[in-house]
Amino acid sequence: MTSPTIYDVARAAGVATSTVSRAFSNPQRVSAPTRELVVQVAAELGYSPNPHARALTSRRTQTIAMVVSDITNPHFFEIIRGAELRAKASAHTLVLVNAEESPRIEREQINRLSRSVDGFLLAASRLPEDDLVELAGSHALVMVNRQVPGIPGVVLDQREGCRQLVTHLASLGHTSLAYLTGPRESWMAASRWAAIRDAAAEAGMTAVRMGPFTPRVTHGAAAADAALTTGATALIAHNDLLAIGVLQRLAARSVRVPDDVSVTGFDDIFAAELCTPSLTTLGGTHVNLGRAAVELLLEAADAPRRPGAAAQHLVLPSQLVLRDSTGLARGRRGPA
Amino acid sequence: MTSPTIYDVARAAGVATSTVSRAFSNPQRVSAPTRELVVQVAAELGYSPNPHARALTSRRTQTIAMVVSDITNPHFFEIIRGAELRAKASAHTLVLVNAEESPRIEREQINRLSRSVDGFLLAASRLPEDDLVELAGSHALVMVNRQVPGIPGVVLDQREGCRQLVTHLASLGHTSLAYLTGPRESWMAASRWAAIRDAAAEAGMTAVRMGPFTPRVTHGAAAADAALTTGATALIAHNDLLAIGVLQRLAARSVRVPDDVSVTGFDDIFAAELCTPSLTTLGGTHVNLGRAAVELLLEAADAPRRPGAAAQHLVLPSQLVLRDSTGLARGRRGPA
DNA sequence: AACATCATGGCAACTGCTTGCCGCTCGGAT
DNA sequence: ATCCGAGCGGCAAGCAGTTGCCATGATGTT
Repeated sequence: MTSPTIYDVARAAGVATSTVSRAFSNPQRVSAPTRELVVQVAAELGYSPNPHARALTSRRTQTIAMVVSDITNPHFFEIIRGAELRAKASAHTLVLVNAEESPRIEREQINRLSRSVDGFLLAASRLPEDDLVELAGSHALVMVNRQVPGIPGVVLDQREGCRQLVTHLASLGHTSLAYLTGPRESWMAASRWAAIRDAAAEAGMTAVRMGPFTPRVTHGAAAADAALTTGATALIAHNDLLAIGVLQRLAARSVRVPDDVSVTGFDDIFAAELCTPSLTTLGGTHVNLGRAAVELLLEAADAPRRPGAAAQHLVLPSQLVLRDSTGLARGRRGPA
Repeated sequence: MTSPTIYDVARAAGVATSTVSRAFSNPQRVSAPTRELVVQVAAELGYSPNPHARALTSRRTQTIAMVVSDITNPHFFEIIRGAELRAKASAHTLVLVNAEESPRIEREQINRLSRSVDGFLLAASRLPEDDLVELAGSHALVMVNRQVPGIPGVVLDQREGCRQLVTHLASLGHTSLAYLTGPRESWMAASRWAAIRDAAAEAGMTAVRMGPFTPRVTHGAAAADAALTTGATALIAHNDLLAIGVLQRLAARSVRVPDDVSVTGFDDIFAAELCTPSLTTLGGTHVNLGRAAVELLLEAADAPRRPGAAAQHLVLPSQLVLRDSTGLARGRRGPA
């Protein structure tokens, strides 16, 4: 009934338990013939190592936790999917944690899991930078879509992406834009605004920031209303969900998109190409974000705290997806 | 540096390690004053139990695995979210596994995790029933959106939901429908077809089944083309993704929806209300599916194999969401 | 007063695997 | 012939808890 242990295998193979152990966890430490014998006997007995016993002494759990700030946001799912795929490829288990946009929950869950996992993937973490630095001291950490000095991370290129986005709007004749920003704690929101502002200045556009808004569809109404008061003809929403909510509100208020105002989002979620009008958005291959993040984490866990080596920061390309929600600025229609 | 153990706590509190252990894992086994002392000393020392050491002897891991057949499908997000929420509420950890529509991967991953988790949530499992029954013999199992005799599970009510859906179509004057079915291994697909067929017969409609189709947007084209050959005026796609693909193909072929044909889906994913035309679909609160599934699993893990008690099957209500993709059958327009 | 019962704390064996250290063997260098 | 080191297997002490069993004293019973 109860599953076999290394003792059973050792006895059956006529070797010591340490040999069995090594045959599995440190194969090159054992001669080929012995290893094969052990492996074969183990297979016959249906032995497989107990992960908890293994973790107890070795402190390696083959498990990584992914903490997302809000599991409700479909854009995370691509990241999660990429992470799961990559983790599975390395025989690692992926634990999923939803921080529900709460720094407190985020912190609690990290503490709770700190013994059970090899490291954390923090996606769009809402924790203050100090906390993160402190955590990084005792845990392997990889940030996703947030840059923290000294902590490895992967992000989608915002600077360049935002520049393209703003340039696109400028080329359509827009001269003023409004950025509908996300949560106060969101590093992404700050980073996007900085990039947008700079790009706007460069393109000779005026840029204002409104918000913060909770980046959900339902909060698009408030965002749209606020944006309209600015007179801006180009609205850049913090993400696609908010943008879709904005589109809905504009439609309800009979503001035509893109004839009266242009609207853009971020993330290129699945729904972005289905909504009406379809949404111009700054996307990128989020699957790769997840994948790369796991990769970084596995490296970090292997070579823990190599002191000299700076924390790796990967910047993956974003890409501007042009759809129907952006068009010539008002008054720029027809033959120039 | 290294975190304190029960030994440290025991020494500091002047009690035996067993007392410390019990104070945490079996509080009523220890008198209130002693327990409080231990808890307080533990707090001062920053002690928290090592989950692996705990799991090693007790065989309880406070972890549950959720295996989904295809993480790509947004409809699972909601289920996952519900499960995560409920698991967290009981201080359990949720492990996420993507079976990538492959029974082999599904089986492998279950085996791999069998020692590390208290039980499995199998969402839309593609495993043959025999395998499931066998697994249920050695693991706590809860099926999500699949019914297997003898194994507890939660499903959204298909029979009643499909009846409503078909009745809705009949009331619009449709007399023939086509069901664009999902994967061969999908229990859901079979179950839906059975319910649709019966309801159609009851309503005096003819019903044909086409497929199987992979339930993704990209496969909607083939599904639409196949459906059109049948002459049916009402198309019921296996899920919303497929339905959206069908809508796109129909638009490309200039078939008007709902004027020429009506289209419906299942799941009521976020995109269903955004696509054009918006999609009539059979939804339900998937969050609750996830939540209920975890609940059942926790129960099952608590009272393992109570022999007399039949496996619990929960049937949650589905709900028909009427949108713009269904309308009067061709020739039924205008005043009757 | 004698005895059964119960709540409580401690002892120690046990969970299944890892790993530092030791010692043997054997090939090659001296 | 001697020495050295590499390669390999074994010993045994952990890792951090859990839990069956026992001893003790307090409480209850008749």
